[in-house]
Amino acid sequence: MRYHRIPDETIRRLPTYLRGLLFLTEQGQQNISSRNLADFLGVNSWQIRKDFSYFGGFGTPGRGYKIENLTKQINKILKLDVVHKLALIGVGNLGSALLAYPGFQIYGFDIAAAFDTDPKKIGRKVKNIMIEDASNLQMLKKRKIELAIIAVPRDAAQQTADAIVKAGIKGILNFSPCYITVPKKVKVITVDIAMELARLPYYMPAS
Amino acid sequence: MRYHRIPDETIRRLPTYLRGLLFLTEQGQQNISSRNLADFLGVNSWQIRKDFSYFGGFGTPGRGYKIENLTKQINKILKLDVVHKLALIGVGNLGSALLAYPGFQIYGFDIAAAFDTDPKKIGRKVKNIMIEDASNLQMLKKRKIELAIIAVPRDAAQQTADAIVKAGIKGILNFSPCYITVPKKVKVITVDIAMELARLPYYMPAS
DNA sequence: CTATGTGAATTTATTCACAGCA
DNA sequence: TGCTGTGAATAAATTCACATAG
Repeated sequence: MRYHRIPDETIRRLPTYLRGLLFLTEQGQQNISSRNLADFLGVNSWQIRKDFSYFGGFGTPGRGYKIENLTKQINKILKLDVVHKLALIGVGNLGSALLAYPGFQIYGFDIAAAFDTDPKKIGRKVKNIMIEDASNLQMLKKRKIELAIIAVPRDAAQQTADAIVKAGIKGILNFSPCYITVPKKVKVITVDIAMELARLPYYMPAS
Repeated sequence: MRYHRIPDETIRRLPTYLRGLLFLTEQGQQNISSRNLADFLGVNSWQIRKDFSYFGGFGTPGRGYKIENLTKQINKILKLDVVHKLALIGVGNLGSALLAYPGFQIYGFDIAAAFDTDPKKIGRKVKNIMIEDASNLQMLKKRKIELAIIAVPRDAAQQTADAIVKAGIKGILNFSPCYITVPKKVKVITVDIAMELARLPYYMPAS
């Protein structure tokens, strides 16, 4: 293995592989070939092998991969081998759904705090989380929370981002349908639900 | 302009441009240069011009783009120039949030039906939509609904997909965290919320 | 005989640089 | 002069093909 910059696309795919491996572990499976994993995930086997090769390769020729080991390696690469505390900002419809979302746990995420500006919501408990006043976002620093989910209305997104960045947040999953400006060292991933939908009709056959 | 296959990445970006243009229209703006639009969206100006050039270009040298015209052109390319009826399958936490989500409207989407398997939910109305029995999915064909959102638990995703494809669905936005198999002519876009989050720690500086 | 890992070839996408129009 | 549109250059990602290890 020679030095390679890791392609962004490889990093984007690693969680997919992880998702599949966790499922296979659930099923009690212990080993898998790149071919079988690929078929299961709907990707190509050479893509999987190439992706792993950037890290030196995790398998055994002729045998395939040990699922437990592979899982551990990918978790380590993605820094998912520790629990990450999350703050959720905005407990509206989407925010509430995210609070209840069971899928974060398998990657080691723990929603440790929730914030809103609505006085009617502040103080209420949702899924064991007390909703706090969004004007107290600065306390995230004290509580060592470095990841946040923004689920506020579009027009509040930028000011929310500014506040949490000031509070030491290093990574943001942004569900607001807008571009937000942050310092270079802060990573933002935006998921715009309607936008994903918006490119679906393009691929539909004319009817 | 010579013939070019349209890059998938260009199609992926068009909704972003559209989102920005709709916002600018809201603000009362009528014209914009690729430079200004790019800054606003957090992309490069040459990327925007290149993307538009695949369709022949929509601007005027020295002047920029007329927002109204540009919006219309992109809507047409993405086939968003007609209202698309949507079916939502699965009215759990996430599904309910999607029913209430205001963002679909600007792209011309209309959630026209909602389905669930839970007898306690069937018959209830949420946001003016009557929740129907998921065993009646075949009626989507009669109602000319061709797009669906899957928001069911993972283990029900594939059978849901099978049912709606049989009912004539041509495009699926899948929120279930798994790969689903469909005929080639059906387009699936999967949004796995936890997976997006899962690649965030990778980009965080070691602390 | 099976399945990995990886250079090399190919394809795809981004970026540049500038001719040419308003 | 300002800004578009686009070939050409560069960069990045995917796919291939096969040597090699178990």
